[in-house]
Amino acid sequence: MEMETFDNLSGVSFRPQESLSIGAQLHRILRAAIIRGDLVPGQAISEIEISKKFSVSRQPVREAFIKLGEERLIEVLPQRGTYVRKISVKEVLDARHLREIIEVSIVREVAEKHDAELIRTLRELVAAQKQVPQGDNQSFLLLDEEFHRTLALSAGREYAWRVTEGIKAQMNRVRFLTFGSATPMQQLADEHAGVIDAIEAGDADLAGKRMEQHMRTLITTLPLMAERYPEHFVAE
Amino acid sequence: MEMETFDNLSGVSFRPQESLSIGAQLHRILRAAIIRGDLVPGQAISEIEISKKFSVSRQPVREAFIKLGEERLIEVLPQRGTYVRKISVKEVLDARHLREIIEVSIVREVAEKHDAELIRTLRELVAAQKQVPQGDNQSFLLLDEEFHRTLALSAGREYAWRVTEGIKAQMNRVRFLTFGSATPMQQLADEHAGVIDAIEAGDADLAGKRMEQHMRTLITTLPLMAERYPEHFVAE
DNA sequence: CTATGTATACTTGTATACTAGCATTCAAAT
DNA sequence: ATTTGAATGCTAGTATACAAGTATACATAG
Repeated sequence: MEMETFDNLSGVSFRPQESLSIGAQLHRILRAAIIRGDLVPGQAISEIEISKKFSVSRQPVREAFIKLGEERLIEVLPQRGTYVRKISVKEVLDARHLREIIEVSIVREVAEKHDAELIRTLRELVAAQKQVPQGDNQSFLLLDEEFHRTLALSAGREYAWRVTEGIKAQMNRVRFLTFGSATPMQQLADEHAGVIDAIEAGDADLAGKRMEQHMRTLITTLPLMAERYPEHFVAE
Repeated sequence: MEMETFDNLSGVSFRPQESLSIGAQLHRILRAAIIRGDLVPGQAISEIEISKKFSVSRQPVREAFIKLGEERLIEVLPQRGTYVRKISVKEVLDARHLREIIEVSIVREVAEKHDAELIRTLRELVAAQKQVPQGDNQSFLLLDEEFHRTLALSAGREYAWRVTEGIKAQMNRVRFLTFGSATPMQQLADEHAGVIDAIEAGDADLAGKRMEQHMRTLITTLPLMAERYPEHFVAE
C-alpha cells in the first residue's frame, strides 16, 4: 500500500502534552487554591497530607512544592515543614511597581503601531467584561487576564508577560481577599476602555498615563485588607 | 544553674541552611555550567547521566532539572529526554528589553535620593572592576553583578532584582560565548562610572539615558555570535 | 520549681524500584 | 523494495522505603 501524503494540514493543531503529569496538575491546583485563599496564609501543608488528599505519592507533590516555592507562594523549611506564604505588603507593592513599568512600556509601544485588528479584539474583551454579572469575579478575572495578555503578546513581549503572570499571582491574592466586598468591575472595564481609546488615538503618553492609573486602581484595597485580615499578612 | 540572657548579640549573624541540599547544589552547579557553556546548547542531559556523574540518586537531579526548566535553561520532554535549551535571539532581545526598562527605572529612582554612602559603595565597585586583569571574565562578571544588585536593592526593588537575575542568566549565555574574543571591561566599567556620575549629580534623565546605553552595549555581540555559532541558537 | 535530657512523632531529603511512553532497530510480510 | 510491527533500550514519571533534622511532650535530676 502506498503512503498517502498530506500537504493540507494547516487547520489541524496538534497539542502534545495535553494530559499533564500529576505533578504539573497538582501545581496548577495548589497554585489556584493559594491565590483564591482556599489555602490560607500561614497554614502548614505537608507533602504527605497533600499526597493523601489526592491519592498520589509524595514525589509529584514535591515537584509542585518546588515550583510553588520558586513562585514564592509557599515556603519550604527543610525538616520543619512547608507553609503557605503570608502576603507581604512590601512585596506586593514592589511587584506592582514592576508591573506598572512593564505594562506602561507595553501600552506605549502598542499605541504607536495602529493595529486595527488588535483594537477590535481588545474592544470585544472589554465588552465581555462589562457583561459579567456582579459577583462572578472568577469570570471577570479571566477576561482581565486575557486583556493584559493580548496587549503584551501583541507587542511581542513574551518574557515580560511571563514575569507579569507571577506578579499577577501576588496581586490577585489581595484581590481575592477583597472579593468579600464588591469588585469595581465597571470601573476596571472603563479603565480598560480608556486605555484602548488612547491606543487607538496613537497617543502613547495618554495610554501610558491611563495604564499607570489602572495599575494603581488594582491595589487600592491593599492597606484596608492588611488591616482587616492581619493574620494573612506578614508583620513588617 | 541560672539561665544567662544575652541582649548584645547584634553582631552575630546566624545563617541557617548554610549547607544546601544536594538538589540545591546541583541546581547551582548545572546552572553555572549551562551559562558558561560547559553544557552546550542542544546537548542531551539525562537524569541518570547526571546522577552517576555526581554519585547521587535521580531525585536531587530531578529537583535541579525542575528549577532549570522553570528558568528556561533546559527543556524537559517527558519520556523523551532533557536538553540544554538553545539560545533564542528573540528571547534574549525580549529579555534585554525588559531589563532595560527595569534598570532605567531603578537608576532614575536612585538618582533622586542623594545617598552619599551608596555613591561611595558604587565607586568602590567600579574601581575594583577597573583593576580586574584582562581575561579574568569571571571576576569581572561577579563585580558587574554586584554593581547592578546594589543599585536595585538600594531602591528597595527586590522583586525587580529577582527578575533581573533570570534575565542576566540568558544574557550571560551570550556573553560567555563572546569571551573567546576580548571583553570590553574598560568600556563597561566606564559606563558604570558614567551612570554613577549622573546619579551623584541628581540628573535622573541623564542617568536613565546612560543606563539605557549600557544595556545596549551588553548585547552588541549578539548578532555576531548568532552567526558564528549557529548551532548554539534556535533557528527562527 | 526549674532546667535538662530523652523519647517520640512529626517534617523534608535522598535512594531505589517500578511504570509507562517514545525512538530506534531489524525482521517479517506484502 | 516498501511497509509494517515487534523487540529492545532509552527516557522521565511515580511509588515506596529509609535517613536525618526538628519540635513537642514529658519524665527526671537538681
